[in-house]
Amino acid sequence: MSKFQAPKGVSEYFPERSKYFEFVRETIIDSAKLSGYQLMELPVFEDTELFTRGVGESTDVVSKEMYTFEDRGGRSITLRPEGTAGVMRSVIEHNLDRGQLPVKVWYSGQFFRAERPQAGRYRQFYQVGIEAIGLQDPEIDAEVISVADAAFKRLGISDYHLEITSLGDSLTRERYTKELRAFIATLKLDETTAERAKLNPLRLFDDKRPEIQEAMATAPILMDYLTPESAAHFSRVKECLELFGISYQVNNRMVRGLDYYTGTAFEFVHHKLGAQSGIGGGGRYDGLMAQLGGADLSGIGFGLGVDRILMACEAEEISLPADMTLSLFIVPMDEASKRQAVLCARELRLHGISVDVAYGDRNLKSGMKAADKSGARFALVLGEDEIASGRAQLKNMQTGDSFSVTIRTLHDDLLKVL
RNA sequence: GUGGUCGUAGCUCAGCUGGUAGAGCAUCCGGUUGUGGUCCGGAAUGUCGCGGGUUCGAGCCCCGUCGAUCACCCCA
Repeated sequence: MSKFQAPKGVSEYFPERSKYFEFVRETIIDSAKLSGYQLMELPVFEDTELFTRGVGESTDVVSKEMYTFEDRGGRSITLRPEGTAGVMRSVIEHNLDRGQLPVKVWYSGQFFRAERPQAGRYRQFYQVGIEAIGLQDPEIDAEVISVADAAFKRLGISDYHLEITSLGDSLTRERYTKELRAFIATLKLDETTAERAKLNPLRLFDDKRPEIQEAMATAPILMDYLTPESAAHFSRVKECLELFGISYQVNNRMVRGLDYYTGTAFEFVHHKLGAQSGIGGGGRYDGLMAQLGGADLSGIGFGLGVDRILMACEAEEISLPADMTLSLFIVPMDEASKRQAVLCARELRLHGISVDVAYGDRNLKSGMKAADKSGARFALVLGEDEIASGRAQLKNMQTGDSFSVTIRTLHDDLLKVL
């Protein structure tokens, strides 16, 4: 046992699993790029106030899950618990909101929430997100959803479903919440439940206890309060999803944990992940940018949990490709040939060919074993004879066949067979 | 933050009602001269998560602590 352990609740990826993590992340990013989203590289910490104002003071995320500390200059700093607020801040700060619209960006990286760890829930987790800013078309809502869905499909994930709803504009929400509070006031609730309802009445819809479910069955539904514009927008989003062949279920009791959502909201739920089953979610946030001091632009985006999506792949027993395989493994026989081997490796690498060498004074047999385990496609033994003649046997590790090559021009031969 | 379960070699785990640790896989070496994958033989490896306590004696019991896990809560 080592003296140091990773901090509580962080996920770490190392070989062999890290290559699958990388593949999942890259597949999602690729999906975003295929729709014209461009990279936004952002800090992992921000001014605390960005989150209290952006995400909302009353949310659990802000009120009890943030990693907040004072830096040496006495500023209050917070490790980002989500991505959208930071994107908005950067867009506003660099005047992207006053330039060409829309702004379509993606980001990826670590996020932090001080929660009790659990399978699929970490204090530091990895997310890939996209944001489309400055568009109100319902088609962009469908595009954002489709970017996530396409990523899942390209990974081969199938045991999940999409839930969508419309939360309406802020005015609608206000009116509805009032009604809902009035309804809840008529219920007999225990203290903690009442307290939760006070903070966010929508939460009661999510309560797992049957008696609460029953009581909430007759509660007013937000969908009934939508303005004609919101309702029309929502049905066009749905039409577009149908056009794409993306199935969904409308969940008009969906609860989102961040205050800024308006209009379309959605969530992808996987069926084999236990309690933490959300693999991605997002929605529209039409007032957020103005609230943070930028132009009054609407926006929509999502965050996908890479850790959980990898878990979903594993739960579905999807065999993910190991993208990077070594092309060549060189086995030197002695000190003199080792120098030749490393030189040869360096030159091949300059030609863009991946090469590793059997370091560590191994004998031929263990050197070949190392070559085998490296997964390299070819192996090359270098010894006295080879150095003297300038020729060596290039061995195909899959077929076992080998053929003679000139060491000096190895890259030509390799490029031909790779 | 609350509650349940768990913590033994790199990995997966065994260890009977307390008597100072074992298997499989992986690793390393070898099976006569310079070519891996199978097979066979051999070797190395643990302060039994950490700290206290009970006991003649603790991996097994008690307390604490750290971590994991599952659920609540919340969400990616």
